[in-house]
Amino acid sequence: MQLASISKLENFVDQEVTLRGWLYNRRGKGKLLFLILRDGTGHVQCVCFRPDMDPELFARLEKLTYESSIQVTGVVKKDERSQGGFEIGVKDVKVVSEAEENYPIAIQEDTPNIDHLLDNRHLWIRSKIPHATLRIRNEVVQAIRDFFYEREFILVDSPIFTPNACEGTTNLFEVDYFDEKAYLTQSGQLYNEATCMAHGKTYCFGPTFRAEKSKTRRHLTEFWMVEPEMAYAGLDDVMDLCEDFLSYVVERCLTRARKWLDILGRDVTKLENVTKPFPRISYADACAKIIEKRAQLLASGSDDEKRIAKDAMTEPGDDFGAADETIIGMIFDKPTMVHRYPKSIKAFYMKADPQQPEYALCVDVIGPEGAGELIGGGEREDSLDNLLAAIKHHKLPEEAFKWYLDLRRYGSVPHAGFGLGVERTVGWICGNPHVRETIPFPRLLHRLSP
RNA sequence: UCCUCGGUAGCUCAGCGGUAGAGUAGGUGGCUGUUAACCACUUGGCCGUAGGUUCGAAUCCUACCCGGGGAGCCA
Repeated sequence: MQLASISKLENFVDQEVTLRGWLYNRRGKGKLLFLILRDGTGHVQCVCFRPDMDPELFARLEKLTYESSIQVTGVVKKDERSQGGFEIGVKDVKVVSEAEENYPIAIQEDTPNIDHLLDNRHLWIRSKIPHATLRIRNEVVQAIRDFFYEREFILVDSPIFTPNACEGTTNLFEVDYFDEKAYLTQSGQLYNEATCMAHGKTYCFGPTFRAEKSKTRRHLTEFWMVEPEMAYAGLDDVMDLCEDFLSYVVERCLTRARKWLDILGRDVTKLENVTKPFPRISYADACAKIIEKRAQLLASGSDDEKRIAKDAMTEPGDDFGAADETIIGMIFDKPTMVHRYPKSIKAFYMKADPQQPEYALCVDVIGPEGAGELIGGGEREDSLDNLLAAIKHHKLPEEAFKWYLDLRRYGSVPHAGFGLGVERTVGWICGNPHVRETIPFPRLLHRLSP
């Protein structure tokens, strides 16, 4: 018995192989029976011809339920009539486990009921679109690790249980830690600042938690973030890294995961366009462009565009909302690096621009096609005195930051880094606006299971 | 928390005061090249929950429950 996988059938033409998988679909045509088998690596049509087979087995296969696990033995044939170009001339089928009737997920391309699909996420991930999406996630994650490994960043993961709010801004999940209060991490950044002083260039890569009651297509309560941090680096170094990093990840998906992009129906020309350099624009200039575009959309845009424009900013000062990011995405067709936001709207550890102290040395990378904010980062405050003042100004408990302040006491250097949201990145690359489909088992405001 | 849309067959939906419908899945039969196969017949329902209006409610009203989309906040 020669085992094979569906993705490698071209190596077995005219040979007898055994495939192990699940029945995805079934079509009968008189003495012919077509079984569509999936094995995790792909789908293939297996052709059963009644006169050539055991009558009892043929009769059983004609009624075999969807998702029954089966082991198919037959000869690999090149055949243009078959999707994928290959099919199996079936000699024998072993039914490993016959599935129950009423498999909850229908094979249809109609508008799905997302609630039902998410309730059955444990089964839905078998279907083609979610399956391909998770293959893209796999490629993105592998590309991230390879990118940082090749550039000699050291993976030093940060803790998930933390004693206090890192930035004091967002709502955290509170857990009981042996009669002490602990919180699930919302960012590994402060710890990265410590590890990069030990290793030079580090990154952490793990889950992150936000207890915000956000109910939008861009939010999860549990999501994955990759956060690099570099000692002896500034804002420009971070922007260079963002460019190198995002273009590398996209390129990897194009070269090594194109099959899955095709299944998703992704317009790859949009991704092929993601090459260095990316536009770099200051917050102040970006605001001016948004306000200008807003007026133009209100005057002569479509109804959809008018609706977006209405929500966009009318004067600089605030952080960007969803509409502002969408408009940035309309103006530029590449990920766009918006730098130097007002210091007042950014976290306490952001360093002020010496040239214009009311702005921070920070950057957000806003993805095209409505992907939203993919990256947030910047240069960190490295002066002990300034940091103490910022902690006081933000009314944060100084005691909790004692170890963090030590980093400025013992060999402080300019340093910078960023955080990238993995699900938003995967969603953008897949052309799927909803982050909930880019993680195997999404955790959402109203969803904790399966 | 706010705005908005929705809950009818296993699944996707129509019906919007007068006997509960279609497609698909399931069942029975037919077909040697199907691609979401097709053709014929067929099983399948506490119309989200609780009140109310009415001779009569899936349909109208009220409350509640559950969810989707969006806002704020953020990656």
